[in-house]
Amino acid sequence: MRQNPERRTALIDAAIEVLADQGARGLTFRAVDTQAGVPIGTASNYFANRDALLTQAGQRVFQRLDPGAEVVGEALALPRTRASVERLMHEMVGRITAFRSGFLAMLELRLEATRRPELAKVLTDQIRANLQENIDFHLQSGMPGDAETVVMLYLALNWLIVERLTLPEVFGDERTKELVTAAVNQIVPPR
Amino acid sequence: MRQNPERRTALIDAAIEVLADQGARGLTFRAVDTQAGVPIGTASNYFANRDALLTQAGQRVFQRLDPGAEVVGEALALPRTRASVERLMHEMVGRITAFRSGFLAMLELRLEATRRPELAKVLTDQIRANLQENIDFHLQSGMPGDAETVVMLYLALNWLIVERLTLPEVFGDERTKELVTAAVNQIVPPR
DNA sequence: AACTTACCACTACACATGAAGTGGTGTCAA
DNA sequence: TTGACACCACTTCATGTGTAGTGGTAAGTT
Repeated sequence: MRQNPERRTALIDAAIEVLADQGARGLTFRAVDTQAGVPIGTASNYFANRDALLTQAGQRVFQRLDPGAEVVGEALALPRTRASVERLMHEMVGRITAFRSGFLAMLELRLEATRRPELAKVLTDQIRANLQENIDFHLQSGMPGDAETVVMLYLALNWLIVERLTLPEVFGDERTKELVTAAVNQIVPPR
Repeated sequence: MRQNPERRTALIDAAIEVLADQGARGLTFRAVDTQAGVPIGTASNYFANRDALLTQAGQRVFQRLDPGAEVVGEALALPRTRASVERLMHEMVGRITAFRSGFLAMLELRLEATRRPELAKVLTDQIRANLQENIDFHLQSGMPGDAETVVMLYLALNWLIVERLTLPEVFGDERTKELVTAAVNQIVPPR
């Protein structure tokens, strides 16, 4: 169990790529080593077993998905209108879609959580916290819409991203943007 | 490449279970044989390769997810109100959630489609057709809401099911029902 | 300055698992 | 008898884990 924190992080990031590329079953120490460009055996020296790798990858995805402080700052400076909500949602969808491997890895982890109670627990906590943060932020920002609104947007936009990342031909690029807008318009109540 | 159609179907259904249980990488001929309770080598005799198994499993899920004619008939007999839409949505979520392995298998297939263009093509066609059917049915039924409404419900409810099937603790049983209702109320416009 | 200690990168290996594919045998029915 | 299929055995191959071991380096010690 080695210490070097940068290397450790690099390995976890490599694990995320492997998850997205090859699925949960493809996540082996060797695959991580190869992806990270380090000698075989390295990941094995850094993580006790696959479970550790899995759960740490799960936590790391959330860490990397967190919008920076600037984004949050900018958001709070926006006028409290539906148009702002729309803009924020476009930003969010764009940000998550851009971290393709992260989202796909998270889906793989969810599926894997089906077979690993421990992983399920970790992910559940993260998702709950994340959703609550979004709700709190939204309410605090004074934007139109209540907690239920946030949950609905969470549901609709998540599947939109699934569609976008797994079967991009179902909705094209343009249609995706339209749907983000449509979701906001339909779900956020008029003032 | 054997013919016996019942056995073939039984193998494909077994493949769906394997997909849900063990993931796409776990889908091997042997695993299918074991799941189906047939001798090792059987699946290998029925399918040329894993690709064939994968794509046929993908098609089969949709086939099994199709609501029966009675459900459709009943639906058309319902009054054209929001309450009816709600009822239909509850029915749909219930039906899909009940076919747990089918939905999970489909998610696995989506992820696998990321790496297999051929599979992606098959799934894209199926999803498109399925969504279009839903839209047509809805419009034809005279229920409140337009095509966009159907798409929004499709998006929101799909992720709700993901949540339900992969991390059931995030939203409990009760909360899930509430959210179906909330989705319909927020997305289907008042008359 | 030489020595020691601890950590770490890297290598190598022993052991285990699991799968594909093929070829062959038995069985039943036309 | 011939053909189609169920079933089984065996060979071959690929991949991964865990761990032990080697050598290098840097920091602190005497």
